[in-house]
Amino acid sequence: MTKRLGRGSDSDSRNEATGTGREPFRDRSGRSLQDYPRPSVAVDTALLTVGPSGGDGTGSPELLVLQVRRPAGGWALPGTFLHPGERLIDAVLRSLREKAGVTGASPRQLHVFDDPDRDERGWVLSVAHADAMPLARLAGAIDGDGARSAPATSPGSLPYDHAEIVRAAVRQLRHRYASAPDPDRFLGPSFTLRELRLVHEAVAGHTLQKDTFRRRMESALVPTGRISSGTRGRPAELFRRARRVSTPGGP
Amino acid sequence: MTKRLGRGSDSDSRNEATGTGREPFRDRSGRSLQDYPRPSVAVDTALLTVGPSGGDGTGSPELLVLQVRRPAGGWALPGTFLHPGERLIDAVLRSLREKAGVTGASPRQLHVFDDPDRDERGWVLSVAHADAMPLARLAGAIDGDGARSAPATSPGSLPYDHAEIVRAAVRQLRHRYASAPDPDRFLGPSFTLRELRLVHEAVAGHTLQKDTFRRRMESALVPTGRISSGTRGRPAELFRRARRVSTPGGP
DNA sequence: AAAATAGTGTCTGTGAGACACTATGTT
DNA sequence: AACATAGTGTCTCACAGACACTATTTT
Repeated sequence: MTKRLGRGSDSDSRNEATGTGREPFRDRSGRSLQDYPRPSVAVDTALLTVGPSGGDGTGSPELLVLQVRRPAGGWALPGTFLHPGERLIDAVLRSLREKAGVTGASPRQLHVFDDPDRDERGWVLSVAHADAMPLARLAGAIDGDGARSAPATSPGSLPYDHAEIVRAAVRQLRHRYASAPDPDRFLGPSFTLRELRLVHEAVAGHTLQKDTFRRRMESALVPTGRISSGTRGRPAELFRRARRVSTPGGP
Repeated sequence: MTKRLGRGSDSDSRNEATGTGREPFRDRSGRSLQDYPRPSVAVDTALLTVGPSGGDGTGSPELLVLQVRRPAGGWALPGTFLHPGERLIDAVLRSLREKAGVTGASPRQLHVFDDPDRDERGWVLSVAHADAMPLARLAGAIDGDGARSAPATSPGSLPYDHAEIVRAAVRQLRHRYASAPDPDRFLGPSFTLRELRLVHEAVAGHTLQKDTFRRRMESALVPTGRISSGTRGRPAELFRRARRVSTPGGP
């Protein structure tokens, strides 16, 4: 193996992406950065929520993913191209606002899809994002005909890597819900342990034992004095999320 | 809040980044994708390893990160610009090969850094990557003067977001080492439990109890019949990593 | 002999999982 | 009364953490 240290021997004399030179970048042929082909960069977002399963609204809550109608027909995750000078997160917020009327999201990056042939229109990288919010904040959009929610575990036919994005978003959501009570606030400020458990079952994709679940969550909950009413069976105490679970030295 | 469903009202009529139209993309002003400004895309990689601490080589192993010399002076993580039609992972492999003579890495994406002002040379996104490999595979590069290894928890002065990349890489490595014996093969095919523990201590950044560590790792190890020799104290049995820990239904 | 390392026995505490039981409301 | 739900008691199992002890080699 030939050792090649320091400056590379091809026309790319760059040493790190963050850039350090105050001087305008020129390679040995005198061309600047602007003379090389660059990819378009897009963002796509899997926005998850929980809502009643099926069309009847009777069953247990279910994990759903927001989809928007494509001009070409069919459905896809909301996305857009990154505009000049724009942050990725702002492009995501813009796509959610303009395509689905959704505001106030806090999307997180998932993965960059970079197959040069993944988009027929040209060289397009896509930075996948994920977020979750209560169904009520999507209801306005879904009532129209430009957006819908579909079961996240069987999202129907999605183009290209969108199904993979949804899977990664679900995986991340499950990881977050494994250690905290409803961190994405699908429920309001106070709730019974049954309501909390049904939400966590929707996220986990399977049922949870009520006694184990209660004992695991109780340390992260604060009892309000109040009692639920209007339901079948014995009324239950209402809880709210604890301010902060003390994790000294945590990230 | 104004509901805006379906097609957005600005010039960006794109509905998802993956692209579905067979027709060349044109917006309402008739411009194609090629007419919009696009960012340069770079990759930067934190390549971690474990090696003797300090210059003397006497102490316990320590977590190290590969750095390359910058033309402007100082040190940085290896990186390069993404070439047309190239995959991100291939750009990473190319930068490691040309800047540090390292081959055979399996980098994973960490995060996209997207501050429009992070690089004085222009609009540059950087996709941070991380990987780890045994020190022996870096030794050739580090022997030269174009590359060095530095303690990963105090990597010296690194430009821009490189320190953040190293922190994220260390976090990811610790998470992986918490559940498996030396998954990145810093050690050879067989090793004593002491050697394994010292490597895991280097990754974790603190000492581990030998009895607890042994009992936790034993289920993922297979005893070879052989016994270590040439060390102080009682010789120890040599183990190798188990083929696969059975995790039925796992990802 | 002293030091260094390998390997094991044992106790304690925590927490998940499972089963069963009591308590209190609605229909 | 029947049913649905809330909440708790209790047992078992697994495992981490900690301490102590024995075993075997080098120096």
